[in-house]
Amino acid sequence: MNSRQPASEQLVIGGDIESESKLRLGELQNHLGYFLRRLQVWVFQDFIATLSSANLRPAQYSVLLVIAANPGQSQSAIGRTLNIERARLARMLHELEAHGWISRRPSGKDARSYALALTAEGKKALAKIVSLAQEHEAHVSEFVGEDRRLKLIELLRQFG
Amino acid sequence: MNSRQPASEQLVIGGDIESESKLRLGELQNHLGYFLRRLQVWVFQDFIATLSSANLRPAQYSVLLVIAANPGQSQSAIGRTLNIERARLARMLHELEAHGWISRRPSGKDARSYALALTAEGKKALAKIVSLAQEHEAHVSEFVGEDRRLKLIELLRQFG
DNA sequence: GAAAGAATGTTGTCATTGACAACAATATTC
DNA sequence: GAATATTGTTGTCAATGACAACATTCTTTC
Repeated sequence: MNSRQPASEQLVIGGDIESESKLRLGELQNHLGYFLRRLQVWVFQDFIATLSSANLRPAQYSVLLVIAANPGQSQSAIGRTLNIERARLARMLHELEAHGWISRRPSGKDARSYALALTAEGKKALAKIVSLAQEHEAHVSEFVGEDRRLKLIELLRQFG
Repeated sequence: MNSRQPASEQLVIGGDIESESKLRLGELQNHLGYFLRRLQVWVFQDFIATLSSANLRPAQYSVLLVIAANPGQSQSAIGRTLNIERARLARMLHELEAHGWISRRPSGKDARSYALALTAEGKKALAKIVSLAQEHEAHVSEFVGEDRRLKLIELLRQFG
């Protein structure tokens, strides 16, 4: 897709800040949702670009991390945590399993559900993925400013 | 106040709608994108629900507002401002035109483009829509806290 | 001022996503 | 034990983002 560019031009990825004249936003200025969405799109696009070699989307990344932090849990528990609908999560997990990154063993306690965990291969892959994700987060810090990034996380963390 | 609990033992992060047990987030805690996305989804869902009687999605709302604030502008100018791809915007505008809310008259200056504006009917509809959107924003304020909402807008406004 | 290139708006198509319904198997509740 | 709920699965639909191709109309370059 879009090949890598020098760092100085990378800001154009999602936000496109100063390139051309933008119009007045009117009432939109008063809506938190608009600003949230705007930055979120930029961040996700950078995530996808930075992790393009791993071919991993943000939702998949979040699932891998939550499985890693909570081995043995069921699909429904993962879905509840990340607000992913169970049908969608089922399909996503099938992909991750096909990649050889997660295992789904029958749960001892509930015969309907599986105990999810990373495979050895999954852990190895995740190590590289996390390092790419940290690189992405450094881009975010560069774009937003580290102080502002921390303030935002603190403000946003508090509601689930 | 950020040290409510040890870094590793982070459990229930505030109630979503039904506070079921949620798992640990692991590395995800360090990613601004995750938190941005989480709140943005909540906000957009409330927007859609609150404006369900108008049957208007956030993107359409933003287009109406920017047209209202900049009458006579072209599709490409609107799209540039809101980061909406021109193919997608074209289809959206056809819908809004079919609703009778916007007019597209040939631009005097450039025969390729249209001068967009709200119709009288569109302005009337927008008045009601804006009042619903303010109701939505009040929900956001209630959920997030008005102080935090203002802080967030101020922090987020600066890039875009 | 003609040719080459860029921009505008349009339509077609594809992949991803979110939402919801139906289903089989198993748990839970009464 | 019967009714009900939950878990995971598959099917389907609508909305979205992305991209390519196209006709029309500027704009640039020579």
